[in-house]
Amino acid sequence: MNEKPPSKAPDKFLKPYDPAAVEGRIYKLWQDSGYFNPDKCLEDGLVTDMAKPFTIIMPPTNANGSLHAGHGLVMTIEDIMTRYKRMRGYRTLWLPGLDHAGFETQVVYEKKLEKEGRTRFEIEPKKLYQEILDFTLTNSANIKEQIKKIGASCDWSREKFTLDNDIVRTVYDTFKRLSEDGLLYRGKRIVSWCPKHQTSFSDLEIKDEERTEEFYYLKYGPFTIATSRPETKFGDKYVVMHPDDKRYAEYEDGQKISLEWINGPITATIIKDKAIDMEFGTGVMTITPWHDPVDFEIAERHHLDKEQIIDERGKLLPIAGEFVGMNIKKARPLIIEKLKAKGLVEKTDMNYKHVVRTCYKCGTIIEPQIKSQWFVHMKPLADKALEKIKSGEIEYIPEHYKKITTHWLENIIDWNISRQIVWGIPIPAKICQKCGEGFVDLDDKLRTCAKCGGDLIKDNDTFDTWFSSSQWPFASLGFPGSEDFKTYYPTDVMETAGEIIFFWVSRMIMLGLYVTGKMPFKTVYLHGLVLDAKGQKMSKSKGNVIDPLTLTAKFGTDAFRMGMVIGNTPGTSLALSEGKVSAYKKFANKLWNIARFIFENVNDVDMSVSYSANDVALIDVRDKLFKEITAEMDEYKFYIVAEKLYQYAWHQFADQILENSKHVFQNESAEGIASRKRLLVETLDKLLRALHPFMPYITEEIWSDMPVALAAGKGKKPLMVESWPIIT
RNA sequence: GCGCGCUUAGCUCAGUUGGUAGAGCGACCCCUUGACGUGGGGUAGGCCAGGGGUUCGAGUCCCUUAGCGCGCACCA
Repeated sequence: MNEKPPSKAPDKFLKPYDPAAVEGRIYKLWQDSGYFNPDKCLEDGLVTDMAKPFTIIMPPTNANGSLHAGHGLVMTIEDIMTRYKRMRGYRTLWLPGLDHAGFETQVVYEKKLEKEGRTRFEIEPKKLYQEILDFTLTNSANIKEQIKKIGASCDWSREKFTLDNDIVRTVYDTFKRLSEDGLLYRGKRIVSWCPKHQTSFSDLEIKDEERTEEFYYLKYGPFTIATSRPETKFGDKYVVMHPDDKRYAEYEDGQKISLEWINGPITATIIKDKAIDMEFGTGVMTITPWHDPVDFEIAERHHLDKEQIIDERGKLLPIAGEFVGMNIKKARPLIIEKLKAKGLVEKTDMNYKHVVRTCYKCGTIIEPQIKSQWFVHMKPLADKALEKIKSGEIEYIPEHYKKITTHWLENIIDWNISRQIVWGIPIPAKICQKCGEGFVDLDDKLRTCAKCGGDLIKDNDTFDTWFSSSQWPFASLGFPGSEDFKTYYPTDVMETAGEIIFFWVSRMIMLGLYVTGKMPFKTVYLHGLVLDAKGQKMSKSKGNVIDPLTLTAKFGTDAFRMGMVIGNTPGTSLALSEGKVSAYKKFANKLWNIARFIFENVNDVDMSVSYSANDVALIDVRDKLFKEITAEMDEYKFYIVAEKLYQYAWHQFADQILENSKHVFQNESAEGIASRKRLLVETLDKLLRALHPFMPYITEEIWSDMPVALAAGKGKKPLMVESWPIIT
């Protein structure tokens, strides 16, 4: 037996692939090259100024958060898109951003305050804002490092934060423009109020919960009314029924009746309104306009009085008489007790199932309240968006999100954009102390109310964080005047979670169209949830949260990325397990050893030799594959491409071609050997290129270790900016 | 109630414009220590949820039933 010849592969190839020894160094190499920035690519002649731009705006990440599996997915998919397009010669920009995440962050900070024995209500707003800002900025370095860890090739020189001055300015301009166009109004309207968080919400921030509760049938004069909320009934002085209801034909609209109620005799007025469902309950109800949206609408229609019964903290007001100051939850049974004593409770249904609206964050029952808030009149914006969507100006992946979106847009309601929290962009407006009217005032000029002459004070509310983030695609690019905006807008792909199709994506479309006149992006790519190995939603309380950084540390980032993309079709959720990721670590090692085999066995190569008949057949198979995957990359079918490359590299290239090469090198003619060497080197070259968007670290590492004799003038620039294996 | 999906091998899922069912993981069997912290070869036979229809032909189009999931709107 001959002794093994000395290896020509670098020593590190004698050991398994070690991601920890590679990733930090490679990311630095990329960053130092400057090629995450398309301007630098242009400057160095890697793309021409004729090159088409390709732009992705990263969904701004919560600056205060840490990377979870969902982020891992975003970063992986967007990086694949970005690296692919960069290799295809596009002027590629992936713009990273951080989000102040208004309410979310404030809630986190409130918990911190709570631990310190403080509450936000005792801190002066400006000081509180500064505290949260410091807190957020301190933590933001963390999330950025984590994004880098996933290998994100985004242009950090263009990083934006949602509270940057220029962003805020853009948001203000939009606010003003909405006002000028009559699309903004300040209205005393019923809003969804969280008694714990002391702020209003949009309809999207409310979670419905089905509950079984008591349903009381109460005697209200000659009528019986049904309610699940007796604690709101103190002020009820209108009794409503359907105008066509024969049972109550004897009563007339506007008729007054006297009756005994919770705290004594009252006079009630009869109202006839078609909003009443004759089939439900007794077909009669009393209304509480201040605390119920339907009742509010009825009161508006008939110009009825509205009285507040429950305060902002969920406690009863003086109208409740002896129950004043009492928490509504506590008051309910006591009120029923009193009603029973007065003989006003006819019956109680103990198994009444209905839906209660709760705060998505704390689960507290939402207490509707009438408040003066800023609303955006959405119908015109939605109509414009619908027109463009229906005419096919935007592509949805998966396609059915288009239907979901149009359905939502067709039924859109006005958007409450003011929040009673300090952590956010202050609303640039003044409020009249006398009449409550609001005025947009960007430059702090207004002093007196144009309507009633009263004094104006600063509006203390902030914008719903989604109002500013809905402007992100153009705001982050420096709308309106910047070169970047001209070059990169409209952007190409908006890749984000299907969960926020309404919150964010649809609103970006509406505001993008409204402000710039153009669709903010050409394609919407929506991914699903990342679930645990058993297919369950990850949650802290269940303790099944998988930390992406634990996985990257254990198996390497490339393996993690493969685990994220393979088997992950758009819009469907992905079950993530250690086993899956570990399988791709093996694959990384396989690639490593493919390289080692070639480096050890091919000392030199002549890239101009003709191929043997046998190798031509192998090349046909290979090149057919590359043609297929290129088409699939263009269709965003990354899950297929990754799997095909895995399959080819392992079971074709390694199992068949490399194994067979051992015989070729021993038994065939010099021509045959030369042909095979060329095949090996060329295929490795193509494979590294094709795998690079998926597994950037190991491919870059192998690329940089390619022996000079095989590199043929390559290797001067990073693989990251080399070309995709075929040009179609 | 309205809307949107899903139901394919034990598990996770692919199946593009309709043409005699695929991958990964797992399982099982055999082999192997000079590219590989193992690897190679092989096996496993799923009425493509049920029913109906269109078609020469349907997992792939249409209708329908059932189960599951999600979204929206809600009746006091």
